[in-house]
Amino acid sequence: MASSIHDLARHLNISIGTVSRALNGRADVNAETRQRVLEAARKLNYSPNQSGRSLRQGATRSIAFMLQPHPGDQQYGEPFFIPFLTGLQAQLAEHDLDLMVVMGEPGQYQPERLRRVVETRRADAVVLANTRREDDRIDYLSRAGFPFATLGRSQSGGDTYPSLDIDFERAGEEAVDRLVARGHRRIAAIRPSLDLNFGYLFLDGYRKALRRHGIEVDPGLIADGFINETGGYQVTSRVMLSKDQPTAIIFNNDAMALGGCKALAEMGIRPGHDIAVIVIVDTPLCRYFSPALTAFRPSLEPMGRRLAEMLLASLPAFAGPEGTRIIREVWPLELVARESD
Amino acid sequence: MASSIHDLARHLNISIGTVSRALNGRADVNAETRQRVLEAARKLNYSPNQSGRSLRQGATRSIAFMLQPHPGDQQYGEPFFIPFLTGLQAQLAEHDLDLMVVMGEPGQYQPERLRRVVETRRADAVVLANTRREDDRIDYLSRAGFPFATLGRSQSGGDTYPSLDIDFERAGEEAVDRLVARGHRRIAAIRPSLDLNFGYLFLDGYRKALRRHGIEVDPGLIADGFINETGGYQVTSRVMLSKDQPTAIIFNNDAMALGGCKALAEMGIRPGHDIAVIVIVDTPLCRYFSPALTAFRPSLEPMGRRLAEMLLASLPAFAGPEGTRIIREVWPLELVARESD
DNA sequence: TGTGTTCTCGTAAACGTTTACGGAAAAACG
DNA sequence: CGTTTTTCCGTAAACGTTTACGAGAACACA
Repeated sequence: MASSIHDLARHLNISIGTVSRALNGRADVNAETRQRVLEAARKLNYSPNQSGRSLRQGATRSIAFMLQPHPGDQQYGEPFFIPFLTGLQAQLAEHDLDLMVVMGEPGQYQPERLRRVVETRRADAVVLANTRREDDRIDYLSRAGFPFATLGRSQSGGDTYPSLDIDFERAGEEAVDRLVARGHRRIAAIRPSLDLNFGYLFLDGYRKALRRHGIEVDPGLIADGFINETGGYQVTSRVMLSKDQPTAIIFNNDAMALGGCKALAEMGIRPGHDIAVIVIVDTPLCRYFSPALTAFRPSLEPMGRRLAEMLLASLPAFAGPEGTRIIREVWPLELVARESD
Repeated sequence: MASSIHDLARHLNISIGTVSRALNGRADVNAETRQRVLEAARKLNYSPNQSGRSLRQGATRSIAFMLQPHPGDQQYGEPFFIPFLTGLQAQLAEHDLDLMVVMGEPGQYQPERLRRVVETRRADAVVLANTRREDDRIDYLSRAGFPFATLGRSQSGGDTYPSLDIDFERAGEEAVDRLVARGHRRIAAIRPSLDLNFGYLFLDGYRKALRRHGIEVDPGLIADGFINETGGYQVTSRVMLSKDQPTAIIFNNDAMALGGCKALAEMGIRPGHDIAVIVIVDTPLCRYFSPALTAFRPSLEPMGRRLAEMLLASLPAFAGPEGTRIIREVWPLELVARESD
């Protein structure tokens, strides 16, 4: 059906070797011959069969992204990933690389799904997200010697892979600074109960800022919940029922913030009036919620592009003249001040 | 590095043909030999190289999903797709098929990105979403003779491909019925201005129900806007400024509903009190918004699974004993009554 | 003219599979 | 024991590429 390099060769009455060389821009082919080959390729609508190419070159020219819903996230997923993927894919496409998405079991972090990709060599590298503090997937890929990069840091695997993360620590600090400047002393921190690394980073910043302001860290104001709206609802209710209520809450997750505001509304507590609310990762929800939620916003699409670059820089086949480099970056978040604090 | 079928053969001192047959469960191989092969495969950690297999069999065992952000949707994407993808992938995985995601240019519906997949044969079939009434991608795939299925109907391509859609028409009807039953006569319909097919279906249902109730369709109450929060904000403002305000609004898109409610809030109009609001496609936003928005909810994850089945049933290589079938289904939405109407 | 260099191309092997074909050995059958 | 059938396995080709190697022709240079 589709034309192969053999068809071109037959059509032009030359050998397949020459056709291949002409197509790949090698030097040892006559200029006029190359022209004829390119024309014929256009005329016969030729494009190279990726399977054949992969087999010969030992590279698939595709990168796998592991998209793993959180547990309890069945109904709707994080809007976070679409723009990130857009950027990732755009950058990969510039290097003629495809993006393949492998979905993990919601909640589970075992590397089973990854194993398939690695062992059958369906991709040349992997991009991980939602990194945990101790991450089985990172351990597995490291041991297997399979190239990868992560969106988010982890304690697993050392500094052997590229990673791009958001500065949750700094955001935690800034949030506290902002609230303290507005007179708050009792500031709650609500984060997911999973081992997700950003929960720790956020808390580090939160604690650090409190101490800097000479405010004692009250364990009763730090709470973990399920990483979705229901979890936010539950944990917020609990925190607000404590004897010594907070006057401000920092949510470390947008979904939890939504659920939390629901709980507040039911208790007759209005964000922006009766309590201050800041969300660490902004989504459209925050903007269109009433009241609009003050939040820290990441640049997702540029982050996707950047992580693609960083991954490629670590791969021998794509690294530039300086050779392979392991790049790790932490990007700042931008505070978007709205009505809730 | 990774072991091949040749390694197994050498290790067992038999031919690669026998190894392959043993691995693939063919009948013409001695039971004991098969055992030895399987053991060796486990011991040497063998798994078949997908490129080699694809080349030989002319099939990649991967399905491409085209994920195409709407224009103006750069910052965050639709939460819609993650659970759908989860189901799609889960079902494909049961047939040992991979899912590949190809992102389109936001807004553009030309088939360029698809062409790559088709021409270099990187996938065995394609799944499309966000179908438009006239869809270049469907035309292209049809002409190319490349197998595909769609989430959403279209007028392009006839009935030659499997499709699964939500019953937007019925949802439009039900929304009107519900509002009329509550005494509303001036009901606005707000939908995206793009050529997206569901916008038409929704409007058909809306008009049909109005006529059934003997209510004249007022063109001033039907409005199109950009398919995001900003678009919803703008078009809702416009509609509410008309001389003869509606007492109810049906939003055909969750993002537009959010923006619309923002506009209402700024005008001091409270959904559930001063105006009734119904949203056609539910998201977590609707649930945690204040007031919680009455909405129609799809079963995204099951839909993903089902569309995978339907696609496979249309492919000769996977069709069951009854042979290939083109299945088209339209699934109902479930009304989730909340506080906004 | 002879020698060395450059340009251009064909040949063939290789990547890892699957599978059609045929043949040897074993089993079944008379 | 001879013939036929069955069981099992090896051989080799094929899928579509890329690329190392070598060879012929053209050219440069002395």
